[in-house]
Amino acid sequence: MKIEIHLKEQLQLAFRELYQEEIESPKLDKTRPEFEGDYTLVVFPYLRQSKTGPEQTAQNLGNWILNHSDWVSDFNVIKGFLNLVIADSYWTDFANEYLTDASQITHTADGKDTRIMVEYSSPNTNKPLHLGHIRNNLLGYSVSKILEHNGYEVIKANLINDRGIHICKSMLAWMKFGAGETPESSGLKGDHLVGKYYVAFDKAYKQEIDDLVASGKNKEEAEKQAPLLLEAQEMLRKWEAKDPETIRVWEMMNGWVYAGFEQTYRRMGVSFDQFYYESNTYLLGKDIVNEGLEKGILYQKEDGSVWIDLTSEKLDQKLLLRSDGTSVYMTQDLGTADLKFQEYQMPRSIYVVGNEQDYHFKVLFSILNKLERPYAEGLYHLSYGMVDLPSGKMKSREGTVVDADDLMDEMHQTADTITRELGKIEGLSEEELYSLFEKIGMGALKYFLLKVDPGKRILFDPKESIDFQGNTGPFLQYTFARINSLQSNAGDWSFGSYTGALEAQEKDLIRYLHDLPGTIRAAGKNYSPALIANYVYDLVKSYNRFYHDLPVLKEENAEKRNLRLMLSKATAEAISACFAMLGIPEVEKM
RNA sequence: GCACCCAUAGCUCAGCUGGAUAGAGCAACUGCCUUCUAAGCAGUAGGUCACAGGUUCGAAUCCUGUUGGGUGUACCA
Repeated sequence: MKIEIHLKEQLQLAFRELYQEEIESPKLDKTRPEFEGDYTLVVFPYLRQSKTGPEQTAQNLGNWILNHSDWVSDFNVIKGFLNLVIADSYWTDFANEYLTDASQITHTADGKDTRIMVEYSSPNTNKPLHLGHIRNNLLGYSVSKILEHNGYEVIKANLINDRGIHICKSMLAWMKFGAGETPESSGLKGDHLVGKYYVAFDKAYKQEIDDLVASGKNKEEAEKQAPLLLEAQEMLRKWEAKDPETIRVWEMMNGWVYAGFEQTYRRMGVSFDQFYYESNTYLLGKDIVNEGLEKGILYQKEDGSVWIDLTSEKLDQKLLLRSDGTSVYMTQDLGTADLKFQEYQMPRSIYVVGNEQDYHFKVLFSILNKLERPYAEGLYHLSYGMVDLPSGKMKSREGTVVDADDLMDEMHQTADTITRELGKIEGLSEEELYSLFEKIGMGALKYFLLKVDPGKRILFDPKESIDFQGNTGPFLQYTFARINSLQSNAGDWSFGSYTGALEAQEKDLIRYLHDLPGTIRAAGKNYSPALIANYVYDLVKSYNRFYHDLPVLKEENAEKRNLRLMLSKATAEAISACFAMLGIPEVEKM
């Protein structure tokens, strides 16, 4: 916080007085733990200004700053590194002022008055959610919460892909083979029931292709001529013509899926402020294409199809309207972008979509830029890596997916087993136990997925269960529960202020808490829950050392006892804020 | 073919705009529960940061090339 600004100003002043040189605000590093000090200046870049050797320069700067700043209590020089020691009084002042009410450090005002939309999840309604969707949902939700902690007004949006050929495939299979099966009659969750028919379609379709190939057709022809596919395409046409029976089945089956998704979302702990449905938006965007033609940004081929040429940006030529005048995915996305802006006038808009669509979003944003949309500058594709299995990519049609609901069940079950093994369940009712296992299981899963940098792919091995020890969600939850227990055993206490010396563990903990606002800011700027996850892990490690090495309740010096209780409380509040940003449930006792 | 992304310990990951001897967790091995929750703490061992050049006082980090892996490039969504 302000110490860094202060030190940078001091260093600039020092250069002015010592060397009559103006320098840019210097870069300060945290001093590595094996050296004494809090902040380090590397002096090599400044030798030209100082015109003396590195050690001498560091000595001079150190001496100057020691004489001019009350917050610097000592310094040492090792080679070209100037290590500055910050006085305990700075850290105790910080604790007295900010940690007594830690809500002061759990938010920033970076996004004050700025509205931002985060679109995430955006599922297809023909099959249940899998592990890849879980990553998307957790990322989108977490980024939303991080932005809220940075002061943004966030609109969480979900664009549901509820129409198209894939939906018709499920519908067709259900009509042919379903015998009127419903979620009620089958006992299956609605999205799983529909997914079952999506798989059934694919199986029957493949059989037809095989039969056609056996009768002498080549494979490509067979894929295009299989009767089931033709029927599905016919059904799509009927849907677009609003055929009542088709619409009825479509509404019914989508209804099943929504009920299933709703359950899964609730269990994951994610939510939305606005839903968009492609059945409402798929016709949008055509007038934008016309606008583009008028402005000369797009061009029309002889067959009537409309394209954009982005070869000058190292992108290709891209189709925006088919020769028969119907729209493609890109067309709808143009329309939906306008629609969102009309409704919310948000200057910034985030799309949480996997990196397989990097190209699509480059093109989309480029077009909107050329069309001079006022919101174009604020568009951002939060691209994340796929979740892969050891065997490779998950493929729903081939049954190699890790189902979201199944995985959550397994997490719950593992939490159950481990908790019972540890034998910490006395005095809890079955309901309380259920809720406890759920929190721990979800904590483990969410931390596992969110601690990885969004851009990187995640390898998930279903044979190895997600850990509950070490760098894991339950470890964080456990520390929170410990502090909780400490607080409830503490009796009455109050903290006014503290001015004495600090133990190393106390100071270390305060330094981590001191870093929280900067971390929240960085996580918001980079749209990265991983930064919060890594931070809270380091914080918790520091707290556990503190807790292990120093007595809190048993401390006899009342001032010290109150300080440590206050620091514990502040740590719990910091953890709580990080959990809120990651969507990890708090556990009071475990 | 072209474009984009990735490569760090046996495994899973950190390493901010270049800075000191590259850090955690898991797995392996050692200690620590008659004191506030041992899902914890402390320690040992484990590295040619894919490879080769280059820029720099200094490179896991920046540039170029090579290798290996992934993704995209449809009148699909």
